[in-house]
Amino acid sequence: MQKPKIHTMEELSSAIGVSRPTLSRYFQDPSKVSRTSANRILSGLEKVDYTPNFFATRMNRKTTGMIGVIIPYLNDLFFTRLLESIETAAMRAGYTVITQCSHADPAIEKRAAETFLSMNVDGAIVAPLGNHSDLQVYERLNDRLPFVLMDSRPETLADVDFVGTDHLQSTGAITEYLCRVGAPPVFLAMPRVNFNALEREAAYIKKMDELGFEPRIIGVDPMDSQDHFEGHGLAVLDDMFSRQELLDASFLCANDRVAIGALRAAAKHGLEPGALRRGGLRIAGHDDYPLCPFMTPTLTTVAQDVTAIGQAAVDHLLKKLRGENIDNNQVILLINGVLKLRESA
Amino acid sequence: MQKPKIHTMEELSSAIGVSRPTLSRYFQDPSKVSRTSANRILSGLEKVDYTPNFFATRMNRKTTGMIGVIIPYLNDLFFTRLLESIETAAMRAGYTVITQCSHADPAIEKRAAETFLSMNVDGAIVAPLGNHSDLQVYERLNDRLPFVLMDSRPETLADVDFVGTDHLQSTGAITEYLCRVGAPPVFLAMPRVNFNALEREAAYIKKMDELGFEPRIIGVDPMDSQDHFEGHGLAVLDDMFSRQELLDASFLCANDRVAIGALRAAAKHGLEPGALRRGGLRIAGHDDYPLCPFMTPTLTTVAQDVTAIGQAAVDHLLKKLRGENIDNNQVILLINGVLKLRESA
DNA sequence: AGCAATAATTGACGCATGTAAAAAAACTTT
DNA sequence: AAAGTTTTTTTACATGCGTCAATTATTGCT
Repeated sequence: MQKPKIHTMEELSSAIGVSRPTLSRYFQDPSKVSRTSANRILSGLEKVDYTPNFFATRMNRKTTGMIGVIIPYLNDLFFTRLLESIETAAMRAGYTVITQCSHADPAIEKRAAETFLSMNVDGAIVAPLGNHSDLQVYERLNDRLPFVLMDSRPETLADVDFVGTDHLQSTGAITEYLCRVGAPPVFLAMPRVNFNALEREAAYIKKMDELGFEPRIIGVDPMDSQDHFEGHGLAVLDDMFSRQELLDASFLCANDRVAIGALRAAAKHGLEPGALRRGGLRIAGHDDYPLCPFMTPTLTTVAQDVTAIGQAAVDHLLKKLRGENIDNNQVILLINGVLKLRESA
Repeated sequence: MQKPKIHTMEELSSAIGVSRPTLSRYFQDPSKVSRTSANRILSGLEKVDYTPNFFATRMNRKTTGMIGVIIPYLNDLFFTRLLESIETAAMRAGYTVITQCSHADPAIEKRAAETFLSMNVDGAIVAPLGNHSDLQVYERLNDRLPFVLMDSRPETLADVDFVGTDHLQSTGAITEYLCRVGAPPVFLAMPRVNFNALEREAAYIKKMDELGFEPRIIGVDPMDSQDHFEGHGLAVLDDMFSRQELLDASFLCANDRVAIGALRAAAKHGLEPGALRRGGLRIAGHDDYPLCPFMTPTLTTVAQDVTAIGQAAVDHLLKKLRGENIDNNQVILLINGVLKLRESA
């Protein structure tokens, strides 16, 4: 507090009697300076208040040590967990993460990408907005930077690396489980906000075909475009149950947030979904949203391995920015989901 | 894509035939340049690929147009909503928000604060970590920058401005409601991770005293220190119900996430909390977590006005950094909570 | 003590922009 | 068309630090 504020390395240099280039090297990596100088600098820093200017350092370094991350929503625990695992992995590797949230707006997403470019971030990881995103933004980033797409994948981008869940496996696994233990499930879709929505639908249909069941999908048209997920699930099933339809069906919801809305619809109509009530109403989700174990009934789902996805995204990005990708083929890392059997199905 | 990449303003200047200082002024504010030059620059930019270097611009401007925000958790929808409202308010005012999450680690919080200082952000808004934070970090920020503390308030900081919910009012209101409509509530505390935990406890006790009821607080010692909230609520009440205690009590939970755990404990023991069952078990929360309307039963709570808090924090910060705070007295903005009566109490 | 090896300092230049003052050019106005 | 006003260009310097080459100081070793 009372320590005198020092603004430049120059001042610091004359204040503690160590040359500026030495200071510069010290702040980049203390081990690049001799033991004695390091100690002299350390004890000097205790007497004054100085931090190297963030912009000046970053501007001149060839590498900024920053990686940019864009996610579409902040109000979704799936993305925040993903973000957390990325931050942890990046921090461990000595990188700083700059996060931008596109708030589901392609214009903001585009601007965020431009910001990353103008900041010379060392690499970028993006969870795409979905149908509305401008794919050129990803192509542009991919051209200019080590770049990894995450979570949801636009099929048409042939050169962009991707890390995410293997939805064919995950959705397949839960579909298979539901078919095995009870009535074949109806798929309660989510609004098609991203590419996963369609991928999960497709995976469901494929597995149903495989098992010889008739697929059926409801809730494709959002009833309430305001509320993407919980509200959507609630509205669709509330409507259904009010018409006394599908009262004892099995539902596979496109994600857990939709499933939470579905659970609410069931409760509203006095229905008690559950695995134990053979033949009765069942509701399952996808993702393993953190609140699943606390719902009533607890929600059966397939977990996406968020930690693994985040870690893999960072690992792969670092490999790229170190130039370790041997060939230039597109890399697609798909990570398996894990069934979480609970009460609801 | 195919447009030639231009790296410096100098190059751009000779490429489109406009002097560099004019370009500089254009990029800071297009209106500071004549109509004709603006058009010439615009059409020039369509032919090439150029963005001003983020660091170089920021380094030289007296004002960076950035405000720093630190929040303790990302995996909490309360904070993400707060963050969203701050970002919206800041964006509207033309500021860029840099977010850092301290991951409940005082060392990370401190480093984030230092980063903001070294970036010359125009101001900072921080939601404190809680008991473990280093208060000197806030004092330091407050000394060096326009600074506002948000959400939870360390009492000992006499000079730091604050924006948050009036817990005396909000907790008082729900306590009063619970007393009025049924049995006086027991307070199910949350782990004392931040100052709000204690403030709500105190507000509960005060209101109970006022109404002539005996306050009772449970769950102060975290049973499971891993899981702060839902798991805590579940563990405490599960334990309680297993011993056949408090089976028909009213519970006021320190926040909604604890309440969600409490709901789960009730369901696990076959109990159905509800406002309609007079004299029976009731559970209420605090915050209006977005999932409250989707719980079973839907969760009665007091809403914190997140939008108002975020907006007020930004407004006040902008006022400070424009030098509009007339006197230097500490400003404390307290915003009222609003009762959300639902099924659970 | 003397020599080689290692580390630190000095001085100079570069980075991509902001900014200010003076000169030149482009418009307005009468 | 001349005078006056606004805008742009020119020129030069500033920002805070990275980086390099050459020089000097320090260290370890025999």
